[in-house]
Amino acid sequence: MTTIVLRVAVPCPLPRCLDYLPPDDIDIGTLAAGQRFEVPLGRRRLVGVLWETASGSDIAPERLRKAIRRLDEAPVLTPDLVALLDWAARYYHHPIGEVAQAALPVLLRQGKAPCWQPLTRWRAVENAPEALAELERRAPRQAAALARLLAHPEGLDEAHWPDRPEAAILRRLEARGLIRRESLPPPAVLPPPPEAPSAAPEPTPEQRAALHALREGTGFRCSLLEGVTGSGKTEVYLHLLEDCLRAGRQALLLVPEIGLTPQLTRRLRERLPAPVTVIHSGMSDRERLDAWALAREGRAGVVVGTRSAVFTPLARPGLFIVDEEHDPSLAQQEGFRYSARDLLVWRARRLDIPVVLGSATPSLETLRNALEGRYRHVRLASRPGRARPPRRRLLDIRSRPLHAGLSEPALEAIGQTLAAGDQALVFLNRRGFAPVLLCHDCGWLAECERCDARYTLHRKQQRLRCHHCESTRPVPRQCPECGSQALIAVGEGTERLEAFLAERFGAERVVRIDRDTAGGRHRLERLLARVHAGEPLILVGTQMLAKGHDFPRLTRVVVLGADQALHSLDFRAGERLAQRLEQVAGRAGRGVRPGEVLVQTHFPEHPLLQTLVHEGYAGFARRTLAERREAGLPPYAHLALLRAEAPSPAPPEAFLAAARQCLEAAGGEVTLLGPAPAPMARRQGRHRAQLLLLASERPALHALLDKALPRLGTLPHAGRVRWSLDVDPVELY
DNA sequence: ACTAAATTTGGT
DNA sequence: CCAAATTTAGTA
Repeated sequence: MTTIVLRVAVPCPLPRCLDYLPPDDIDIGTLAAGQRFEVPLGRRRLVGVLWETASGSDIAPERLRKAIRRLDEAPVLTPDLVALLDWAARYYHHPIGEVAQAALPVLLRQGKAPCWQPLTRWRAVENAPEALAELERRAPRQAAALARLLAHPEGLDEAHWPDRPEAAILRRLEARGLIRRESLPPPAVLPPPPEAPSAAPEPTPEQRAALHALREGTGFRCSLLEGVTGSGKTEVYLHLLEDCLRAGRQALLLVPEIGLTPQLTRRLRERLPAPVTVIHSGMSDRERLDAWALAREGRAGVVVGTRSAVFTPLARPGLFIVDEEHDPSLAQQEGFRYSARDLLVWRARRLDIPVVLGSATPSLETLRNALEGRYRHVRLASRPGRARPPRRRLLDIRSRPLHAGLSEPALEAIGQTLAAGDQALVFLNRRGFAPVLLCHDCGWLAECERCDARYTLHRKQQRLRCHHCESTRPVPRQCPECGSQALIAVGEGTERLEAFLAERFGAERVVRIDRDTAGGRHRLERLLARVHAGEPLILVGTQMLAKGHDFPRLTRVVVLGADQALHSLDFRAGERLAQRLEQVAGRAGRGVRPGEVLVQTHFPEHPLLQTLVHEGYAGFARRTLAERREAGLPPYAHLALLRAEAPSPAPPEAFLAAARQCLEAAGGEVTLLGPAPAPMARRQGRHRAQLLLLASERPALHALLDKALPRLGTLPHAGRVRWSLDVDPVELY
């Protein structure tokens, strides 16, 4: 007679599941993959996930240990997720237990119950109005909250008071006996009634054609929605989401990290006839678990989230969308490295439901799939209404005088824009005042001790900051080498731009938006509100400004610092630059007034810039694809990157040299490049090296990795380095 | 990842 | 020569 054994994915860097005997009291018939079990490992107890059951084990019976207890009846990983993660662990060559772990909310990893907490609604008690006047003198903030509640006699959900300080105020009012809380029933599982009116506006003819193409057929299909900025991709998503909800199904919408603007969420909530649940990095573990549980039970109609939301279980999945599918933040860059976009497409195929990848600047991988017919290719080429695409011009700044990096023609254009009552945007992807501080007398440079990088001067904070690690220093008064006081700040950052423009056009006309001024959700919202008010302004900012925002009064964009990417070693630098330029350009001319984009450059003849100006991103992307095919680079080749780092420079190189030998011995049609120092060889005090694997056929790459990876851990220097593998790396450094 | 066992290092 | 520090092996 055979015994049932549990194959459990335990959260450890082990290549496979471990076998356990079921707990005594368990009904074998109720075992299901995706349930959590508490299991012993060595002298520890861990929370693992049941991957499968088997009759018998390769492990000697006396060595099998018994699982301690089962934590779930209903699996926390639905069958499609178990299948997805099983595939992902093999594809990304990452330990299955860590992969399973990455797919679970933190509280579930800790063994907490997979349940949501009821929402709280606050309501003022009857005699509250009398207490208001008194409260206004003693506790004005409590009074304001109470006044707001009095204006809503039906009560307000706690969700309308999202930030913590206000939660504390509500608790204090409750303690005074002035307000009461009620628990709300959870959102209904039901589809919206068919007779509920749709709030959707009539689509433009082009949007209608796109919708027709996207809706056609049943079951799995992957579509690229290539829509120029401002063409109304979100509008198309909204129609598809409404279809899905009215069919009684749920949808998942993945967005890039910074794309999670309150604007998008508001628009979804206003338009859609079902609850919209958001998952983002600002939420507490409890809030994330609540969102997760509502999705699993089918109570969330639409789930909007960043890359880790790809693992959200859905009771009745009907549609997947990835917005800004080209965005690098959809790729997890540490630990279990994965592409949320690629995983979502796999999951859609498995569930046999449609998936839409949307972008104005599609990644070359996705574009190739669309052009070769593996994906549907749906285009939105124009902006609705009277909005026209912005004009693009290169501004040759060779031998022109520059002021804080800005040429006279650019400054004139900005001045004209303000005079016309419009807004201008100056884009520079470098925050701080100046990227270099040096001694005019001896040439000393302020350099980070832990990285191969210069400190950036932040003048307002009076600090030197390294943008590659957390280190900061006070600004030296004099040169530490020669004592000279002639320290000069060289180059421009957004802070210097802001200072210069404020001097030239008036401080009240300049708004800077970057991580230093908009750190935290609320500061960003406040700044954006000023822009939306529509007064004539100059916006100065980093790529934070490039994504998703809609500024109707913005008619002119000046791009600085584009030349840097033109001579980069990374073969994807051009693609990145083109995407950034196009996205920034897309902020201009979204209202009725036409927009213009000026790109300052010392290389006006450069083919990338020429193509971009004359043929747009679409032309650039198609040309670049041809070049990549010629050069045998992705998407026509497949990459994996083996990285190693250690406190001293020798071990990573030695480990990778040994790894190279090991890979060569395993044979196969794979080109090995390296080991070589990483582009930034020292970062946060650690020396880094890398070995690139390049194959024209994916199976050859994976066969090699399958064969050689298990041996890498036993290599002589493996213990002296931290090493990791990145399949389909996005960043080559 | 964590832990315990095995091996090297280092001080007296 | 023994204790501490560091490396290695195993987890079911």
